[in-house]
Amino acid sequence: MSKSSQRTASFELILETAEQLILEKGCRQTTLQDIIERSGLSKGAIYHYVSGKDELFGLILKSKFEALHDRFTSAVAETAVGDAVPPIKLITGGMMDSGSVTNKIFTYLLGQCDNEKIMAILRELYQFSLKMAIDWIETGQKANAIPKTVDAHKIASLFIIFTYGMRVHHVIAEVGDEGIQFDDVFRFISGALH
Amino acid sequence: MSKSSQRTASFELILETAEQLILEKGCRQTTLQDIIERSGLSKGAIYHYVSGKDELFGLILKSKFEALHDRFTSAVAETAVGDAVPPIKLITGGMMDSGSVTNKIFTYLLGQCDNEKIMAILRELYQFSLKMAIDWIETGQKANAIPKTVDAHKIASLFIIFTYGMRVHHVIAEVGDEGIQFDDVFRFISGALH
Amino acid sequence: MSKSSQRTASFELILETAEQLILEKGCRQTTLQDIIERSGLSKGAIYHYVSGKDELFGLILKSKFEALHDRFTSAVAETAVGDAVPPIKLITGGMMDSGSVTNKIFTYLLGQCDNEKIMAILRELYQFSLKMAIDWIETGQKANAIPKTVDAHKIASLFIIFTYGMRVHHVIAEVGDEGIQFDDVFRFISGALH
Amino acid sequence: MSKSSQRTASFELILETAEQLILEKGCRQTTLQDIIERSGLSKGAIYHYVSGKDELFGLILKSKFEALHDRFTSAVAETAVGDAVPPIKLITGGMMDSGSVTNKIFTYLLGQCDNEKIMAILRELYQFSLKMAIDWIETGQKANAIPKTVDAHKIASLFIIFTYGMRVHHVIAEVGDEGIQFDDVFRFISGALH
DNA sequence: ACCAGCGGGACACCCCGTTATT
DNA sequence: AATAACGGGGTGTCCCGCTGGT
Repeated sequence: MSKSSQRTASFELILETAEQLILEKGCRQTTLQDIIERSGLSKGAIYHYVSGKDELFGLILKSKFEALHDRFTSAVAETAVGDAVPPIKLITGGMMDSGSVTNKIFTYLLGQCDNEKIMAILRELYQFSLKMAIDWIETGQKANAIPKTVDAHKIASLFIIFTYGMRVHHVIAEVGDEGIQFDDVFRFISGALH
Repeated sequence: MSKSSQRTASFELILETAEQLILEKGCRQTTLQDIIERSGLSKGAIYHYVSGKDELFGLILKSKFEALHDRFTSAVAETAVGDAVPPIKLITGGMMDSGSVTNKIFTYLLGQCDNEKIMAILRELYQFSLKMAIDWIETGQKANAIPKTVDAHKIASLFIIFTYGMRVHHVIAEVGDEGIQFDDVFRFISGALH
Repeated sequence: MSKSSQRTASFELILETAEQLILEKGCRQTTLQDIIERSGLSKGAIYHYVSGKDELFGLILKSKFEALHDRFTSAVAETAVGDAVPPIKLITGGMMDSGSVTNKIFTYLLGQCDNEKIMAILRELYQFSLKMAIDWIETGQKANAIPKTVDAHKIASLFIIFTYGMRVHHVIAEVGDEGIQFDDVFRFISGALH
Repeated sequence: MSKSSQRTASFELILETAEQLILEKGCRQTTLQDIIERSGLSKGAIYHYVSGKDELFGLILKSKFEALHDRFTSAVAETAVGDAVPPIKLITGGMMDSGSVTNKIFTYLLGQCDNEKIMAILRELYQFSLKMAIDWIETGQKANAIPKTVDAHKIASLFIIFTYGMRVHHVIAEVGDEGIQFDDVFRFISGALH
């Protein structure tokens, strides 16, 4: 756990129940009433922990990102010199498959782009991902796996943007669209690195 | 106008009013009541033309795409042989700056990904964009501006995905983030074409 | 056909479509929109013939009663002297089984008892049924099948009231309630006739 | 009060306001808006207590029946041996005159016979009335006021059906129809008891 | 601190009936 | 005769603040 420790059982219950419901019915269709009924808690209890539905969803998204970050850090540490594949696989993989909940929430919050509080969360997540990507590229450069000529910051940006695109595409294309495979993406990014 | 001609004045008014309001307050904050008040029409009148708020927004998005398509087709026709720049500029440009309304609606609808009707619209738009991109690449290949070795379909897919990413990034980064410029994108894509 | 001739094809179509829909989804759930969609006609067409949904339903009910009356008249005419059974069977039977549409509409209109136009239809139907019952009793008295001491008007009233009760009971008890059989009703009424 | 005690003041207010309005304008014409305006409560408050207009009306009807039941039980207990008149008078009377609200709601709900929830209420009320009638007949039999040969269950059924008929007749005939008097009904039922 | 229920207001959707038009 | 455009009102649902209890 990165930070945000000290979560009570009730708070955890709220988060898990919400996540479960999002998976089943989607973000918008998940109402506070649903969460109340399934968790057995009261309305007041939820509002004691979060300031509303949107923030609740934002919090779930954040926790997912933190988990991803932990896994990423471990992967980088354990990776043999010169092997850049595992981290990138983790990043892209983490965005494509785990997808479901993360993606559902991400796209849902994107729709609230006029709500400053929501945007703050999304921006924070952006900075967070960006930093992860830069770390990874610079690590690769130190290990001579990535040419030192590439601008780590710029490529990281492009990479994150592309990742966003993958999320969206995943939502729209849904199952059965074999148009794009992981290999294509990998080649595309590898090309961009040189 | 591509198709869907014969729109009555009232219908146009609804569309325009909605667009205006979206620009001012965002999709979610724009209520039917707002549209009613500003347009001077009644609730019944609106539901006479569209089946709900989401469809209304979808229709606006669609009309924007159709307009873009028209402009694209003209650009391709008028372009001198071998010059692939104008169309690509139009496409990427059309997605980045006009942005605002289109982007707001796009991300808003993305948040309703559990609603099949909405997804149908989004998917239709995807096919539509994809076709445009393929057309453009194949035209470029015929004019020897793009190597014949590239897989038009695959590159078009990647391109669209990247475009999605740009949309999302645009929403999140908002003004003042100079991380990524048009030139970077252009170089990125050009690189991918070889 | 008693009266109300000169029905156009469109009018008949409206009536039939409505009846069909009532059978499928009930009176309240049947909307004008449903009728419009299934019949292929427009809203204006319907309002050209009837003054609203309630009157439309009233008209269907009325036509059913007229058909019943025709059958009743024939039955009385064909009945051998002294045999009072067929008519009564027809009347009670006609109210219990045919039920479905007639009953659905009857109970539905009953709920609009604050609408004078609806009440007028219902009252007309009442007078109509009452007359039928009186005719039948007097015919029976002339044939010495029913004692001349009974007050035809009073008994007819009671009979109609009882019929109403049967309608309601039929709606509430629905299938599978064997509490009351046709024989019980018959004995009850026969008893009242003496 | 039989059960369902502990009603809050707000809930009582809703019930009473609704009853008042039904009396004034009829069931269908009584809108939630009316109830909101007159009671001073909000829509949220109403939906906090009941799940909709129909259930609200059903609840009023139910409370009336419970009150009637209480009065009936008292009347039976206080009745001198062999005197079967007061209870029957109470029952028939309770259905004919108090009528208004009870009747309006009853016929209104009858019109929703395609709604299972409504039918459940109506069926419950039917069982409830039936039991009351059976109790009364059996009490009468024990006191030798009613012959022991009559089938209490069957007669009770017929009686309830007849009561339904009276309700309907009351709605349709309305004031001024002297066709049927209380005495006629009483004689009719008494006859059936022998 | 944590919880529970009451209550408020806003919104989307639906549906009936009317008017203008052809 | 028939259609399409339009107006307006009603219902159900939802998010959330508030108050009092533990």
